[in-house]
Amino acid sequence: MRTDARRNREELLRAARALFVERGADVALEAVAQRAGVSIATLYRNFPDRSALVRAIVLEGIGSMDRAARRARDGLAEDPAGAWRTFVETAAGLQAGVLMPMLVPMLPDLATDPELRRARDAVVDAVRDLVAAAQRRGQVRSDVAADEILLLIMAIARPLPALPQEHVPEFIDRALAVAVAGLRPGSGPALPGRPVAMRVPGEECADRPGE
Amino acid sequence: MRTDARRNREELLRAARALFVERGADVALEAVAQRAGVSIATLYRNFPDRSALVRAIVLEGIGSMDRAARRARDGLAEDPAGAWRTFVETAAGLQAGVLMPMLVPMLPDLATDPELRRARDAVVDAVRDLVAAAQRRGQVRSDVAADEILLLIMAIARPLPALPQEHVPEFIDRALAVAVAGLRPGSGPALPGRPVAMRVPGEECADRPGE
Amino acid sequence: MRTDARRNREELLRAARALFVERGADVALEAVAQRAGVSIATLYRNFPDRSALVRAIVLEGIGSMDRAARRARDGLAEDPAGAWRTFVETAAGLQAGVLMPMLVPMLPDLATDPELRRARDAVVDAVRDLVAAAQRRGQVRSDVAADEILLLIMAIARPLPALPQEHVPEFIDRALAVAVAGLRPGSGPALPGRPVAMRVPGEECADRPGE
Amino acid sequence: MRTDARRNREELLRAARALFVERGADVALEAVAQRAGVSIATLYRNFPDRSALVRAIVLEGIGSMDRAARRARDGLAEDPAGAWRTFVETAAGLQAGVLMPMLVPMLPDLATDPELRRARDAVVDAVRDLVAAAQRRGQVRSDVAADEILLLIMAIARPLPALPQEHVPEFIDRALAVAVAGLRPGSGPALPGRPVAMRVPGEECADRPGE
DNA sequence: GATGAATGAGTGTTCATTCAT
DNA sequence: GATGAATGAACACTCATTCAT
Repeated sequence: MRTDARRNREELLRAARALFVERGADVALEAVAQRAGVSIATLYRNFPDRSALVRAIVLEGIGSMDRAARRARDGLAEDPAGAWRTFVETAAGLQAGVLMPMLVPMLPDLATDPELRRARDAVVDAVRDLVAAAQRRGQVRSDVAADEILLLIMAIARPLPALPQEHVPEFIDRALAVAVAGLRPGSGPALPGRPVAMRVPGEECADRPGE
Repeated sequence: MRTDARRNREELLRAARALFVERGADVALEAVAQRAGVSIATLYRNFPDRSALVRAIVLEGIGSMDRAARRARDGLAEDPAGAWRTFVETAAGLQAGVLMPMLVPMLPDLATDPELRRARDAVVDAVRDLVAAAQRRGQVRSDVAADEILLLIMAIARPLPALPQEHVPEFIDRALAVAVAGLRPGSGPALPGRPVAMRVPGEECADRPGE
Repeated sequence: MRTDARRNREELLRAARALFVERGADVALEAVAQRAGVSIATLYRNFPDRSALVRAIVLEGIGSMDRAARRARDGLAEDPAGAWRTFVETAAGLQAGVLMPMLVPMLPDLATDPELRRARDAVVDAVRDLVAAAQRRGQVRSDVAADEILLLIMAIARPLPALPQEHVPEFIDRALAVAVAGLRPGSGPALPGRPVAMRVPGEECADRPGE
Repeated sequence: MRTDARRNREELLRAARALFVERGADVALEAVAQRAGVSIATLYRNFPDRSALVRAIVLEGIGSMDRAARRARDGLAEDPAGAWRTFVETAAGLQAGVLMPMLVPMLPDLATDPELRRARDAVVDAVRDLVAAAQRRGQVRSDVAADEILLLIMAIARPLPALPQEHVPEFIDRALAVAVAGLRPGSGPALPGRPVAMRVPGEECADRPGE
């Protein structure tokens, strides 16, 4: 029975991740359960709340992104261009990476979640480390901040309704190549304005009144 | 009272545009009405349908984008870099331009609307013209398609939940600068794969089943 | 101006009568105004209330039925069968006759209306007179009450959704012929039970709770 | 809990049938749910649509009418008058039989439903058989069509607002007795015009524009 | 542990009625 | 006197969530 239960949980996560990406974060939970092949009540047994489901997905995604950043930083010494490029692609490929910023601010309850907080701080640190190293190695222009790179990756990797599903991966590849080129030192004039930072969940949630 | 009515209509459009951008095209219409300072029934008097509201916004946006593309093409002779950069920024600044592809495929009723169809074809042609001219003038690498540039602009200009509202314009400026740099000829290795085209509304709507 | 106003009132009544018959007594008042070629506000100037509109139609119909009953009674001496048959057909032809029972119980406010009360009493008396005379003349079996005859006519003349519009008059003619035949003295065994009376508006309205 | 659910479904059907008869097919579904003692959402769980509810009632009713017609035809040999009279009364007593023609043309979705179509064709055939047999046995005049008899029964059995609820059964009995008498061979002069047919659902729905 | 069923609260949409011009 | 516009309240339908089995 333990095995079945674990399988259910996995299926639910997989289904939720896919549907969140495909149809946005407000899919009917019933649709998630159906895609996972279980009843809606089973979903609720595993995740007492929509929040809980989102939380699990976000944690997973943060973990993967964290590992990718550390791996890339360690690889920079041997193959700077390759390691950097690989990181960008891996980050974009992580649906969870895409989902994280989409989902986190949506859920005020999660803002105070200490585990989430810790994981988030870790991944942000890891990416900052990596970007700093990449800048030292000449892969990345120095007037851009780590957060901005993450934001750009996420902007590109998020699904655009105008883009047919079957072309999504190809478009993401090509757009990321443009971004990586534009992020090279000397690829253009200095960026306007000052670096921008991501929202820290739990702080500025009040600026979306009525939501 | 004719004046008041027109003001209401304007307010409704403004509110809808803002909310569609901020929260996606499925905001509660009640929220739109509230933001415009009128009752929900007044919204329905002006726009008999959610479709009608979206349609009005999309048409507006398509028109603005069309004008921007024509203006830019005419300006390329005098100041290639400036005209191109201005177009990119104007396009990104047009929330409506951003909304067009976001909204059109979302509403099957609009797919067959002939006026919308015509306006869309016109803007796509105008942008293709512009991009071809910009490529001849050396502003844009030649292995990228016009559609992809629009998609990239849209990806960047769409609000990311992880980005605090007050930093949105600054981030968009900076990310676009990166994109424009990456789009320069010679800014990096050839793009992988083949150019990607936008969805033509009314054709592939079936690939988002259940939505 | 007085002329225009009167014309508006007439048009409104005509439109309301037609639409009540065609689509039931709960048509949108806006549809009535539109059919009459005036604005909804004009309808409300003429009839402060849905009740007022119904009241006017009912009064008109009652008057016509009253005249038909008196005319028939006076004609019985000369041509009993013809006068009786003509009354039945005239009553069925009066949309007002059809509408009266449909509309009256629907409007508790009208129950206490003295003018309506008076008109109603008059028409009931006239029909009772007529039926009594017809029974004396051998046109109508004696175990049936005047109210029942009115009810039967109304039941037959009311539009049945299953009957295509274009066959309505023919069906009514044929069904009334069956009814007239069945109402002849000696056409069949005695009727079961005891005669039934129509609802007197304002008395038993409480038996349709929740409406 | 399977038991409770079935009970709910039954209650919903019972409530809907009663309310459709009493107040027409456009009652608030909320009222149906309330009468059945369940929440509106439960109604929707059982019947995804107003159509589905109507469909269930209509199918039930068609089935009962079909059985009554077959039984009556088989009984004609032994007791022609009794079997015929019993059929007429049973048909009138079947609120569902009454509802069938009332409801079907009202819902375009149902017009093309094949199961409904088949059931309808079956009952119409059965009634035509029965009427033909009754005409051969001398119970029914030969210048009337089966459809017209059904229409007449329905016209009589539908509730008239002018008739107090408690007198409805008695009135129906008496009016049907009049009708049966009028339908006897030789009960009166030939019917005017030509026989009329019921609307075949799905064909002439267009003649009620705007409804 | 898993399920089908039930529900309260929300959203889209319509309509009777009122008001400012 | 006539109108277009505005509104509150109703109704259809959906969904997150809870409960009894």
